Amino acid sequence: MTTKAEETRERILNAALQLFREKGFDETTMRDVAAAAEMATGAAYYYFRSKEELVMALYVRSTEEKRTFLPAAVERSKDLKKRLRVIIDANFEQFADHRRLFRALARIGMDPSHALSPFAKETAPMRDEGIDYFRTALDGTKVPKDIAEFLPRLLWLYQVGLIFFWVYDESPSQRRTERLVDGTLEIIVRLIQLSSLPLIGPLRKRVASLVRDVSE
Amino acid sequence: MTTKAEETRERILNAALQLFREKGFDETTMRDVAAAAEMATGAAYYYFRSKEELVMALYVRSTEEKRTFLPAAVERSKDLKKRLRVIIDANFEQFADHRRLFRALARIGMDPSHALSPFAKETAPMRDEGIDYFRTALDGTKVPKDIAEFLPRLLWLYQVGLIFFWVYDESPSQRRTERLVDGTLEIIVRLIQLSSLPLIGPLRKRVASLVRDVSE
DNA sequence: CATTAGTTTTGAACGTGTTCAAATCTGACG
DNA sequence: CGTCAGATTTGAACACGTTCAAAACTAATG
Repeated sequence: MTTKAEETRERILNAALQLFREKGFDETTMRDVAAAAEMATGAAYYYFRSKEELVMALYVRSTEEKRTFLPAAVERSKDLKKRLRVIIDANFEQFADHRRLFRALARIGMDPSHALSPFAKETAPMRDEGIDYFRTALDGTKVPKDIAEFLPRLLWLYQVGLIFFWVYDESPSQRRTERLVDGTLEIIVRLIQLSSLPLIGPLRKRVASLVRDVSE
Repeated sequence: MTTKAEETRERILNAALQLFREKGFDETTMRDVAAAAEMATGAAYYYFRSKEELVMALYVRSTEEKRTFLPAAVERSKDLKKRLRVIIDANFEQFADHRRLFRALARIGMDPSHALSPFAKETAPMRDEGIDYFRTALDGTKVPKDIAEFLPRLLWLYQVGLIFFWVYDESPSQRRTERLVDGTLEIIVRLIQLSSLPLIGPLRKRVASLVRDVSE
């Protein structure tokens, strides 16, 4: 509420993130974090409901940061592939320093009933924001009506998958992820372009109804 | 080693699985398990390195069970779609009673460095066995050379994805998973059949080199 | 200034997964 | 039978995430 409380929260978060980077998530205890922020253990829990929530706070932080530059960066090019690339790279760049840390979130990752999952109702605002970037990226690209409604969500899902892959990618400089992005992006863009061809109609309709059925 | 030890191990495992089903994974403590198996807490750790390993033991059990019927069941039909269906359904049927329990494994799920992950080197034998079912399922189907080498692995990966989806699918009787399997299987089989067409050559080559690049 | 309601901070205590040194058991060998 | 090495079992102890009742602080009100 007050700036004082905000500052304390920040102090804890910064102490935590530094420790996480230095020692790793599992190796850092909440007692360490509280001590580094010069307070009692319990105080940290006054500001963060759990240890994992500290990581989530980083995620929130970067979501806010994206808002300041990503929309403009997407508009900069008219080429769909480049636009998608910009969105995807933004994540990797923002999280680069904390890649190993994100494994802590990945543990939760898939469970939609966990408040910190990208699929949880609690994270819906951030999710919607992420989906919207893809929606605007598709602006100006010819996309058949029946898949247009859910294509942004599908691309967002694809991006979540990429992040998971990246988190566990131990190849030097995460080269494998780079190759994966290069390759899949090319294929995806090509498929989107092909999807307007009449020949592809039946297959496209099948995909469309599949997505509808599965989303309920 | 001895049968005596085997029996004790089984006793602990059965006690654990019953408790897991009755109360859930998180709600069951190792003290509960040991008590139900009529031994001291530490004893359980003599036979299982961790609580999660109890769930893994169930996974191992069902892998062994699959060996007894799945190969024959796959051969029963010549139709690729039916064959894949048999493999996929085998998992769901075996785990049906323990679906919620598998969330405990799903937490580990993605981390290849975790011994219990489907991607870990420790689980390589089970993984290879799973991949082999798909290899034999493809026997008799026309598949271009360049994708034949990794198609079984890709299908196995697809199946792992389905299991994750299923684990978190709370729709009645997991209908959404059912629809997902129906739809994706149809599309996959169709794509495999199309993949031999000369028109598809370039796209296929692109996919092939992507998979090769990413696998390193 | 004194009172009071709210916010923040404290640190002991709790529950649980896991470890470990010591105790007990088992069976092979002289 | 007695001894000894190894396998098994014990239960206390540890570490760490988390909770919570009580203490300390803050600021608005009379």
